[in-house]
Amino acid sequence: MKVDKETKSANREALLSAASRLLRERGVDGVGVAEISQAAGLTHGGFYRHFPSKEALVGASVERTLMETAERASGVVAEDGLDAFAHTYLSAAHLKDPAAGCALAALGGDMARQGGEVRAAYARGVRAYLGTLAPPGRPDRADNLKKLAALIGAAVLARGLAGVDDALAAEIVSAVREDRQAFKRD
Amino acid sequence: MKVDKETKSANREALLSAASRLLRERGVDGVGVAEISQAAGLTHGGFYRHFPSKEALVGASVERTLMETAERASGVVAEDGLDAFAHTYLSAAHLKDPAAGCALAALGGDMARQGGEVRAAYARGVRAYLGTLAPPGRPDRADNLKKLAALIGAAVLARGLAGVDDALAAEIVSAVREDRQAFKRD
DNA sequence: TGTACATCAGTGAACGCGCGTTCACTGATGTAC
DNA sequence: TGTACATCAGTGAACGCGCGTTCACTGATGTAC
Repeated sequence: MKVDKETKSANREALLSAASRLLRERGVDGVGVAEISQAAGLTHGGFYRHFPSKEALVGASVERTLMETAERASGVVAEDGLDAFAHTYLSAAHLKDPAAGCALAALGGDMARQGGEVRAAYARGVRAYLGTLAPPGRPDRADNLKKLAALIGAAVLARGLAGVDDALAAEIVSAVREDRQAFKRD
Repeated sequence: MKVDKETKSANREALLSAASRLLRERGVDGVGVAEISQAAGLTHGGFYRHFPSKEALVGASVERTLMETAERASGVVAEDGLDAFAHTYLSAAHLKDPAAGCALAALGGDMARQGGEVRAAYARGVRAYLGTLAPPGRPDRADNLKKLAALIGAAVLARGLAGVDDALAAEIVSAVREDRQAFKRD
């Protein structure tokens, strides 16, 4: 049965929210339309009243997730600096819960294999993300880009090693995180 | 029909070699047993005379691929230093051809979602890889781990942005690659 | 404001398809004598 | 060295399953009068 406009809008948000978490947790190929719809309280049939395809949802979800996390990250950086952000980024809490964390680390590897629509949405998200954490034009732009690349690389490695070589994961994390030379300034 | 021992052994190598390329190109969920078998010159039925499951193949392939690339990388570093390695790692040739490149960048994101068997094999490969590029015990170990993390993060980002924001991809690459402070020493 | 009705969000069965895996079978291999 | 035969690598059909997507249908919504 038809639902009112607010309900429809809330359902769309629920789909995006469920997709955001599930995609980061399982990867693009690891989660299906039916499961995302169910997590949002719909059946898979209803899904197609909101998005023309899974690809469209993935694009919209990735872009929005990056925008949201960029905003959150930006707050941390503004308040406590990039050093504090690095610490949070490589915290056990973040590494253990990819579903709620940075989409660049969780989905970056998948993005190289997606179609144009998803890639374009991803690029917009990355620009927003890097735009707030390493603002273009600033003299420290390149330096910050390098730090962010190290954070992402370390998170990817640490998550892959979690549970099978925690000592090595910890060593990588502390090499990237606790380097005073790299993360002290600002 | 049965084949002789050398043929069997060659077929196993062909499976591992095909898997190595296809997995890096498409990801673990993006390629199937049938396609890998076909690329190796077998039908999917024959596959199971070599590996008990897809998971077993993925584990063996990832571990071997990391060992091989570690050896190659080690040669570059020994001859020209980590600075030269970084340059090669972030070259257009490497970024454009994940199927022949570093498995950490191509498959790192997938590894966090694999089962224990694959993760354990992955961890052995990573230890070998990092063992040659950032030998444990050396005073520059942490420094080198950080550089490698930055290389991997930059490669993941640049590949995701390729074709949709090449300018940003290039900026990230040059921020990580051409930083004389970070990569000049040795 | 009240009514008649076109719209359309959501349901759930069904579609074709590719997945990982199994299995009966074939016939060359390699061993036992 | 020659022969008889058990082994087993590889084939291709078949399995159950889940995927993304479509579709006929339902009935509440919201608009036209």
